[in-house]
Amino acid sequence: MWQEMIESFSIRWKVYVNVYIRNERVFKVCFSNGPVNEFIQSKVSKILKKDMEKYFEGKKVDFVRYDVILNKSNFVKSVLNYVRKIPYGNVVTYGFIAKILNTSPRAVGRALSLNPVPIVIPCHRVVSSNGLGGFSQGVWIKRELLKLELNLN
DNA sequence: GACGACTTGTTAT
DNA sequence: ATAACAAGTCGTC
Repeated sequence: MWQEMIESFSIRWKVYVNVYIRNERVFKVCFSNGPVNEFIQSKVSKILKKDMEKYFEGKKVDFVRYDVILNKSNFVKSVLNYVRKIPYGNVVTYGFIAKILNTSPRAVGRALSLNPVPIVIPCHRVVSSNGLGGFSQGVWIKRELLKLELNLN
């Protein structure tokens, strides 16, 4: 009973945004931010849309201010929360994160593949030591995102 | 350097 | 229980 109340409260509300690359719908981003309130909701989705547009124009956008609810295991949460802090334009390896969190690179990749909100949690900034690594929506998207952030053609 | 086998922590079934 | 992975390391050639 108590647990049920906590859960229904923590679901709050969600904002969905479709992300397009080359006129192709690539994935859906889901956000949440604060308690149920339609006024705030519409306002936040507008801000989010603006942020996304800015991001795809190649401008630096800080998504840390969005509060993402993660319905995941503690391990996945800790990986995702670490990845959130990687600044725009920076790149780290799976092994690097594994060392910090005292786990294995493979486990890090596994956790990253469960990322519900690409871009907002910038999992594309995590690469393998010898190459790009993977990306659940396709590695070419990861390449595009990094090109965008690193200002390569 | 390129390739392969072995290690690895976590999730999914 | 065990298979499946968005990886890394060390060995051989």
